[in-house]
Amino acid sequence: MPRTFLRDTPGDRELGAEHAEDPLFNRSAARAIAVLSAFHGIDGPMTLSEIARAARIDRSAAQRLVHTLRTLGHLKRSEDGRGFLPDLRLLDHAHDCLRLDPVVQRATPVLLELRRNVRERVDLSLFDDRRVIYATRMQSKRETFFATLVGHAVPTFCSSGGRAILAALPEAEARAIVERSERAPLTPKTETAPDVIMTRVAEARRLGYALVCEEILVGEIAIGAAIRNSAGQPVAAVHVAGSLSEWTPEAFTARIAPLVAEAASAISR
Amino acid sequence: MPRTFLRDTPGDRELGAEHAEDPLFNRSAARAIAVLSAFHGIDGPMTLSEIARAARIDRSAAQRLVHTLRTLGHLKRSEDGRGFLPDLRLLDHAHDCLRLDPVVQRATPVLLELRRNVRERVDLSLFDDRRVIYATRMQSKRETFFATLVGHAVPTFCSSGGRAILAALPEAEARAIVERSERAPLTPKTETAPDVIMTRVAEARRLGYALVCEEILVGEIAIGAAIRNSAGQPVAAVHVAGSLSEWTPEAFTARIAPLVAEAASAISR
DNA sequence: GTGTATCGTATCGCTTGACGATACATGTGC
DNA sequence: GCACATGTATCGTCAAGCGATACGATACAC
Repeated sequence: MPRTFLRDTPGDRELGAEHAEDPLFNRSAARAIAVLSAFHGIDGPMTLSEIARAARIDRSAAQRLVHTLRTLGHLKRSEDGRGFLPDLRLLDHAHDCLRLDPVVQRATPVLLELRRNVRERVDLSLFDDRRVIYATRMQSKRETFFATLVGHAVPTFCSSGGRAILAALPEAEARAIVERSERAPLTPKTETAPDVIMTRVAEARRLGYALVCEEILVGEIAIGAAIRNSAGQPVAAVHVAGSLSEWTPEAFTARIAPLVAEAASAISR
Repeated sequence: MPRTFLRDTPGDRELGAEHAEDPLFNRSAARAIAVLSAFHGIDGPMTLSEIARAARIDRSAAQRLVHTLRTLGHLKRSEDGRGFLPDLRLLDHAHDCLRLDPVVQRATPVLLELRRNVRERVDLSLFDDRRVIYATRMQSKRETFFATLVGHAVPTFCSSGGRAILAALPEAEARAIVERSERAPLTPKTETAPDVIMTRVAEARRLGYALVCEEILVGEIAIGAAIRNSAGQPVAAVHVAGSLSEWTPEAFTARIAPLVAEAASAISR
């Protein structure tokens, strides 16, 4: 399940070339991060050479950085001895990121309450330009696949939370995000035409929530609403996802939409 | 809720002093990681000076590293303008860490199935010496507090999963971990005496699962079982947690223990 | 007001530590 | 057997990270 389309693809130039004139830029630090980022979109252990290529450094640098990151518990050898994998200490940073995020802090109790009312999947996702990242996930009975992981990202333009966020942005800004997205269809129903997407966004703006059917996953219906910061800008979204085998869109909307909108506004400030 | 007792507290020496003789060690990379790690156990934004102190570098180095990490999306300014916070890109690394972990890969479908049967909280935690780290969490109806975050860590010696893991280790190794743990009581019922803990561990070894009551959280009962790798070593644990207001220990054990043990063995290899 | 803390940012020589080429032991697959 | 991977180890060079210092804001004390 390659997700590379969701990430900025660095140019072909050497790492940090664009920072050549920045006197505060620390190249080694950036290289270390590049090594960790080498695993994005990859589906197994990576060898030194692969890491070097992905991070755009030479094998020697990769060797040194991998060694360093290994002693720090951020990388480990794969169990079968072939290549390297991310290690547990990385989870500590993610944990800091989540627990220190004021939105996550405020959202958690509200989401737990919401989860108690609707017995469907409840998620919080954080806005990151062309994508939204799942920060907390609360499963329903169902769920088959393993997209249940925290840190998973989906495109802003076709997710319910993303559409709700776009609706809360100035029109021009929202359109810019849609247009610079890759818009590769994830299902046959994924809407990829910017004009149509913007129509849906306008509708979401009118309603106060976004309804999305099967644009990310076949058989899934989702409703999302934006969470705003004190300046009124959207920074995250609550969404609830259900199965079309159990819900008609009308029934789902009638039951879920008010609760999602209320939760989002309770978290906003 | 300070969790510092769970982490290695670096000495007072300058960072990397112990690596002085290591020709492969990259100091800048380590410093960058130290800056990110400065947020462990802290409960709000950090200023440059605070980061510098926590990472044992001077303010100039902190300035450069924060600047670099900021341009890479790993740090951001706090919304109120006072200090810095971890930023979203950190979640990408955690996501890689989880999705590439073979144990997590194998565990997820089993845990979802388990969650469907027992309507209580189901967690997977990964073994990291004196602590275990929650990798995936599946909530129950209840849940009040916000310890629901991925990346959260609890001491090995007093968690159900941790005890099950200790039981799967050689006796001496298990005892060593218990003895080098801090063993600060988390509740009045937390058992801190190594000998008593080892008795419980022996019992867990006999039963094939570990039962723990209120040693981490008042009112909580949990049963954990160890997951082993191909070499037979414990690397993770499944656990199910319920409320003592709804279960007697006997009923909980009778209903849950077989399912947890079965799930753990299905994931092991 | 004024003084004194911080805060984050900017600049600049010095020299140390990261750099990359190279060599090596080992293992895997034609 | 050869060819080509893998991860690891060594070493001289010089750029890049270092840390001291200065700066404009902002906040709080009195």
